[in-house]
Amino acid sequence: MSTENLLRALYSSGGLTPEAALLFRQIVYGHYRRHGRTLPWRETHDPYAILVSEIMLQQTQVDRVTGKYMSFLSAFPDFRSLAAATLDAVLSTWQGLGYNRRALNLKRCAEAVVTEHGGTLPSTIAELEKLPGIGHYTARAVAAFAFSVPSVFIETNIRTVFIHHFFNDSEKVHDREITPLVEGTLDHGNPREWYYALMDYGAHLKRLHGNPSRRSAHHATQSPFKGSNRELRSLILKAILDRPGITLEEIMPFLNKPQDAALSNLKQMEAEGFIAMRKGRFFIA
DNA sequence: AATGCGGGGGG
DNA sequence: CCCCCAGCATT
Repeated sequence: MSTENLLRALYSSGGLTPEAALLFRQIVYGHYRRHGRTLPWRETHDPYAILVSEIMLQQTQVDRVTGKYMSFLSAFPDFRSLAAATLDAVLSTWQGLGYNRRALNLKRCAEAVVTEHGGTLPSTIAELEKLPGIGHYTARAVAAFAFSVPSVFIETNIRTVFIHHFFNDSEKVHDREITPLVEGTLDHGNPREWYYALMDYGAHLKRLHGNPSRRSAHHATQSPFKGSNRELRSLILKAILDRPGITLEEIMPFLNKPQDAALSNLKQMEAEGFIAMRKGRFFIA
């Protein structure tokens, strides 16, 4: 019997016994020893650098972040430099990563860390979660990776691992069913390494079997990017980054949508804090 | 619970 | 073409 089937047999007959938990950890750590990834944000314990990586990795693949991570840290090496930087510089450096509001919120987060926490990132989940751009997952991940807190969290790779091993015949698996298993198998002695191993193993399983996360209750297919409002916003932002002080008429040739759509997005992006409009001209805020 | 939010690489 | 990605904020 394969190790995989042995684990399923143990779990289906007795639930998450100490034996099942031990076997599961051996499978995950076994893969990590042979195929664990070496990634730049795993070489540091600096909470700032780890936070930057976590924000960049939100809904963004590892391969794309590795190309941008170092240059961002070179430009903005700590909370104070990011807080003092212009939004223009931050958004320019962010280009290519997508979801620009992450950059906006990361800068606001740095400002809050400087003004409210003396330039030092708080280490508790509750304090982390209050900061802009840091949600349920990121607060717990940063706590584990930067402060070795044995927190309990789920993201797409972790979800993949637990669905594959413990919900192989189920559909619409909810995270609240997975959470107790994450907690029950967690390596409290080394949460940082444990979650690295879990994520690497999940990424591996996803290539092996066709994305088990599709059987999550939280899975949703998103609307196409081409022709979307997301695309329009990205083109507008690029135009203003490229030509500060540009007018609406000058922006239009870069877009493939009517002028009223452009204007309503400009107003929306102003309300969100991306841009400012003065005398018919648009600037980064 | 459902949407909107960027952008690129791989099948 | 379709797929997904170390999610968050808002409704």
